Amino acid sequence: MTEYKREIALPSEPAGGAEILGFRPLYRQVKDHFVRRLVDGVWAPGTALPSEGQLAAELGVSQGTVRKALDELAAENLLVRRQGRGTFVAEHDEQRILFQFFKLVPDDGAARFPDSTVLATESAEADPAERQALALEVGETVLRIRRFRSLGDKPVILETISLPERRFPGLANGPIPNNLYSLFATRYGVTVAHAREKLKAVALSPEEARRLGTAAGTPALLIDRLALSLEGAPVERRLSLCLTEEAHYQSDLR
Amino acid sequence: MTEYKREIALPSEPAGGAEILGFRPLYRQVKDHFVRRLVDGVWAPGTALPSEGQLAAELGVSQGTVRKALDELAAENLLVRRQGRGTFVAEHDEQRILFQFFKLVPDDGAARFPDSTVLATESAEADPAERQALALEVGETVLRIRRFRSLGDKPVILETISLPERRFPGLANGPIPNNLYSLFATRYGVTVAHAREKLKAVALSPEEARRLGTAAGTPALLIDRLALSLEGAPVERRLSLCLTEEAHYQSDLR
DNA sequence: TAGTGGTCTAGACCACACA
DNA sequence: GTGTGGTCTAGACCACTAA
Repeated sequence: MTEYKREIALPSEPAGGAEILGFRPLYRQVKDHFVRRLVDGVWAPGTALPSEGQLAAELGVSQGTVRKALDELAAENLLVRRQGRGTFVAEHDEQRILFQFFKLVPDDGAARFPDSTVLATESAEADPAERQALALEVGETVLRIRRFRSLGDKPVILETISLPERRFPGLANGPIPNNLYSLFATRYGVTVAHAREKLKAVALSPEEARRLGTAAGTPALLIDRLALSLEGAPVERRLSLCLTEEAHYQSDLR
Repeated sequence: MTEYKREIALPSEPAGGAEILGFRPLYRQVKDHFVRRLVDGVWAPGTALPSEGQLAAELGVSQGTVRKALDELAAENLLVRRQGRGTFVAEHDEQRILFQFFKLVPDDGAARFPDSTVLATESAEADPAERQALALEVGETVLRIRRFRSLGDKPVILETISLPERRFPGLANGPIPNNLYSLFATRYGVTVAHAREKLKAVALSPEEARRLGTAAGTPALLIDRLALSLEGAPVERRLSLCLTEEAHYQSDLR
């Protein structure tokens, strides 16, 4: 193991790949290998990884190289490292979602996980916007979930979720849980790794206003979210209309 | 240098500090020391730092420890590292602002740095909201700048900037540049390191609508930004009203 | 060719959690 | 006490940049 520019022996590392892609450091290969294990469900959410030393021995690299790969995955919120305890696969529990994916917080008080009430679900052919967002072919179907969500008593969010039916067969058969991403992970092995949101200010239609218990024309925050899997594939599109009289969208620029 | 739990010899590192604050690793002390140099302007924006080896020798620590400190500062966008060239202090050029602080992008095309037209400036006693945001005492004054900004031809942002006059004396005497943060850095030695934004959807007042060339009641995105310095002190409060018919606020959740 | 940051290794020791 | 991640070191070599 004195050779520097090399590839570790793994099925996902075709020889010569480094030549095509340019220089690819060892810790990155190790990292990609670990991502593969996450994608394939070899390492399931909540479980503990082998120790750094074990992983290093297994792959034939130094502990420092394993460490760098694990550190990056932890920085991406895919793993959680706890000194003295071990390294764990991140779960989509409410705490993580609140921290990572839910940016609408009450003007006073702290962030809370909102309750959900499903209004309707339907299966339909994807419209052009859905096809574009979810990278679907013409004719493919989506499952649409329409629900409102409340912080405290008041409904503050009205959202329409579009899911590629091919990826989530039979999802509408059972009840729709409040925490969808957790369901994606446990039932379909799909991990939502990150998301892209586009925000606009819009006026509520009469129907939307009625659902949210307010007046038509009220300004609302429209959040167009595209959730991406570990592999970077689009998994969910979510249009959320949010009332912002007593809450705001928090964004930290670092 | 075999002792582990220790403090490097620096004026900013009072002996016993580690006891009060709990364990504080060496690389963190080194990092804080570097931040001090940035705050004090010893390392000015755009300049090159000494090499890792030089810094390590100077501080009496290993190169790896210096490296870890520099890596974290680079991750926070305070430094820029370039292989083969060196490590540089980040500047507030338009590219960085666009990337780090300006999240309103056209629905088509890519992000652009918007032009600005100053409508008015005034010096006044801080109102309660300004005092709260900027941590000012009763009676302290702020400089308010009101301007609109355009992407292409159309005015899309109407914003009111509040600055603590004590920190930026004489700012209103000269012309107000488009890129304020660059001015803060070069003329006042104040680096805006990050910012917190709170977004709401609101309806435009008749006056606001007139300024933006649209109808009263039009929904707009209200961005309430608080910019923080390297030390974490509030430096600027900015209220921006944004038209989002042809643009959106982009937020990436990782 | 010289100098810089980037990677990799091996080994020691520290802080922390848990049984 | 044992095992985990976290820190620190020293040294070698690689990749990149510019003179």
